[in-house]
Amino acid sequence: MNEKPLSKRQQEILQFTRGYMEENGRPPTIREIGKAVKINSTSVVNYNLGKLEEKGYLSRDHDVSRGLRLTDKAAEVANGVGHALNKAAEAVRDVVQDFVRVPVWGDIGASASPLPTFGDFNLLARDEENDVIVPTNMLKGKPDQLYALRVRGDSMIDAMVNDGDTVIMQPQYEARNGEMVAVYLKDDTSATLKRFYAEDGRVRLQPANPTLKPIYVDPEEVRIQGKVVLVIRQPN
Amino acid sequence: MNEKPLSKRQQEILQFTRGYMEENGRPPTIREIGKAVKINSTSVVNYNLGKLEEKGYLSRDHDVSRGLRLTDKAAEVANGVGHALNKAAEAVRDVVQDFVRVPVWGDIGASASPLPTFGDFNLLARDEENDVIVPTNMLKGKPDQLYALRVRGDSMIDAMVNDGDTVIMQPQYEARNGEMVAVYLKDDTSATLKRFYAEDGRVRLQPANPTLKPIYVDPEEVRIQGKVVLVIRQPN
DNA sequence: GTATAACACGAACACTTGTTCGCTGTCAAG
DNA sequence: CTTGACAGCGAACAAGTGTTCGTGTTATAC
Repeated sequence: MNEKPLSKRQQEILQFTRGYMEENGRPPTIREIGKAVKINSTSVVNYNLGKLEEKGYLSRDHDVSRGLRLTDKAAEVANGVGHALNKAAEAVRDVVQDFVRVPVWGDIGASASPLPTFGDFNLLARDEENDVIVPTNMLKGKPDQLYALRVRGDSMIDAMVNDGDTVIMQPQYEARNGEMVAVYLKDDTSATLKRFYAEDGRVRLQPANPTLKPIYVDPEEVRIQGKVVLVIRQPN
Repeated sequence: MNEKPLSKRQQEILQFTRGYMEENGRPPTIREIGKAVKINSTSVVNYNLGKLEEKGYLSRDHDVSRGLRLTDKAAEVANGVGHALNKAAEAVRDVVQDFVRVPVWGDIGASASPLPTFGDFNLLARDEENDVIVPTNMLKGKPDQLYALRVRGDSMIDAMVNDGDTVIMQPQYEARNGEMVAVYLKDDTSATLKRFYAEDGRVRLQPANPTLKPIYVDPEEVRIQGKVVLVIRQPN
């Protein structure tokens, strides 16, 4: 389209505006522009800005202070990440809130390492690539305190947990009745997963498999290490 | 030099201000900041901006509109947070593309409805709010053919599946050796989950619990209905 | 010569925006 | 228990800023 060229005044306004924005980190006011290009009247500046808007060199947010924006056509001021990128990042940020990355601590099973405590947790060497990603709505507990364990061996079948399953845990040293927890018994060096019940001065540890009988132990013989938050099995 | 940390509000103000400037090409007003961080009074915003100025995170041109400037120190804070966020968001964005919504078909267990076939599947009345959201890397199979079942009762404990678990299935009418499948036996009206092995003209159905014995049936007595892709348990 | 558009002006006004004031509540230190 | 720092509030006010109005001058088209 054939369009009218900028007047000398209009060129001056654009150049001043660009420089002012680079130097001050904000657009100029109508009065500042007028002062710079020697227009005494705010309405003349307003008129010229209107013309520049018409011609596509800038856009205006009305009824706000310093509401000028230079368009691409006017050589967009580089100011960090572009608008579209910011929008994309914002959209993803919303989604991030709904998923949790859970670090894999190691294995659980007959010959596994000890489960972590609060102190250990901060030392967790994080290989994020191995994280288990889980929707938040599958989880109860504090997302920043969760860790995952891979099950090795058949030692946990009474807990209805198979070799190869993934167990997501939260560190916890006391249990409410009915909660499934990881416990060490007496001098055992491997943890077991059972439902915890405190009864008549003793602890009942109930296997997840309802056909198996519970075991009863003194409270001092039980060391609770964490609560089971989720179990995941990929059988094929 | 030992200095007081930023309050949560002050961090919010900085983060908001930086984002606003990137998006709008100008600093926010006192009132815009207040609205964003839920401070009702311009004097409280003014007070906090004064504190941020004292601590060196921003400077203010007084008696002009939008007179805020973020300093390098603020940029360091924002860049650190922004950078980490962007990296996390980018990493999760790669993964988020790989999430699957799996519709819940119904229940599985002793008195449950029949499992779906291919034909049934298209008739599935979809309440997306009940969908199970699962990372694709947890799944094998065709994401658009998956359905979820809630386990009711203890009839599946030989499959190491508890009452309350969620099982994600894919329709399938033949099985490879070792695959865990849902099968109907003879005239049974409820499905069972077992590992399938074709051996010497007969079928061995192996419980997931390795301590239990398999059953052997004629191939004609077995009707395979689907393959187990994932089992999810939320014990607490 | 006339009509119209572009460009310019001062002034007033409306609205936005920053600053100040007096007050209240919480919390930590002495 | 008292005091001071911190953080919050609503309201009023001062100043900044954008918009509108009525008017004038110059350039261009017919």
